[in-house]
Amino acid sequence: MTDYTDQQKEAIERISGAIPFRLARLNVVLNAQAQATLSQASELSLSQWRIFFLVHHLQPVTSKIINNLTLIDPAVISRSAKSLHDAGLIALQRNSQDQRERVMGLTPQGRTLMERLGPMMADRRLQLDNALTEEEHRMLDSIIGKLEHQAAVSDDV
Amino acid sequence: MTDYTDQQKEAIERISGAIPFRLARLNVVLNAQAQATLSQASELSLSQWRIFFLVHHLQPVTSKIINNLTLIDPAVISRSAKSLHDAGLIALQRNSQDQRERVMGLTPQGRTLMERLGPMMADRRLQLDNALTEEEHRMLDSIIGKLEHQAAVSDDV
DNA sequence: AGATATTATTTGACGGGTCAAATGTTTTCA
DNA sequence: TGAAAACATTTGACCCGTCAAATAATATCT
Repeated sequence: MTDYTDQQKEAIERISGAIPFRLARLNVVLNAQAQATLSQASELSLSQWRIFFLVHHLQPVTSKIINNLTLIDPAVISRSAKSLHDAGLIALQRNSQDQRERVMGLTPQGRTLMERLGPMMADRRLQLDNALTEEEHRMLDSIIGKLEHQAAVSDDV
Repeated sequence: MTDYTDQQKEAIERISGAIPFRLARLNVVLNAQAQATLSQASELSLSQWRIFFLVHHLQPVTSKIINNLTLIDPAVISRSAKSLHDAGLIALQRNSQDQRERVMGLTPQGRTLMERLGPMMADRRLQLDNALTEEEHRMLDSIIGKLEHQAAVSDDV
């Protein structure tokens, strides 16, 4: 194990207390785990999976709705959708009411894949859920809400 | 505003409850805000800033220590260090005890920049801190710890 | 109606991240 | 000691995300 000077130990305390720092690291770990689970059973990248998952739950759905909900960059959504479409997993069609929109939904192939992948990924989320108590869940919800709000508000200045 | 079907509203409830989903979005918002603050006062990218910040607090410090602490990819650390070095902000030298290691520290120029940037970024973190109560802080700490542990443990399987 | 603004999406160019292999150094242990 | 393993870091190739501009459609306003 690496050992630290006393000064470094103090600094580590301070740094580890910083919210953006801790969240960034948590995200690295969560993404790595999701990727690992995912690659055991498919060829999908993490962001492809995210789009695929969202289309599954929200279909019929547009790029805009997904962007509103997740803040995933429209360019990423567009490219993931294209590759998922090329792989035969999702269907893309223009909305006849508003031809600017592309409406997405799962193909039969997509549904088959989701039947295989969905439970695996749901299981992983369940394990995370189970690591927290009911109270912690409620707290986390409100904490994330507050932080998001604070960050978004100060963005507008 | 986009409006949703009842089915979608239900799905949004379910999706929004998922921890990885919420954390990913929170991270997007926090990173965007950090970037915005940063670009007001410097040319540094967010990951350059992170390395710069860590070197400032932990100096003299090696790439390994930063990687252990943050899980930032060694390749990213190496490249950020190189560019910060090229910009005259950090010094790089080999550890005479162990020539594999590169020891990093701020240059006088780096310290000057930190004096300007540090307070701005600290202020931003303080605003986030202030959005939470003492209790929420303690909770968040333990929640992040548990989630990280859960994710890391199941990785080893 | 018709010009102008706004919206949803796509595309291109570029920078940055990721993963695996390479490099140079130190440890381990037969 | 000296061959093999482990280690810290760097490099290269590739992929993915980001930002700005382009495209195409609809809304707005006079």
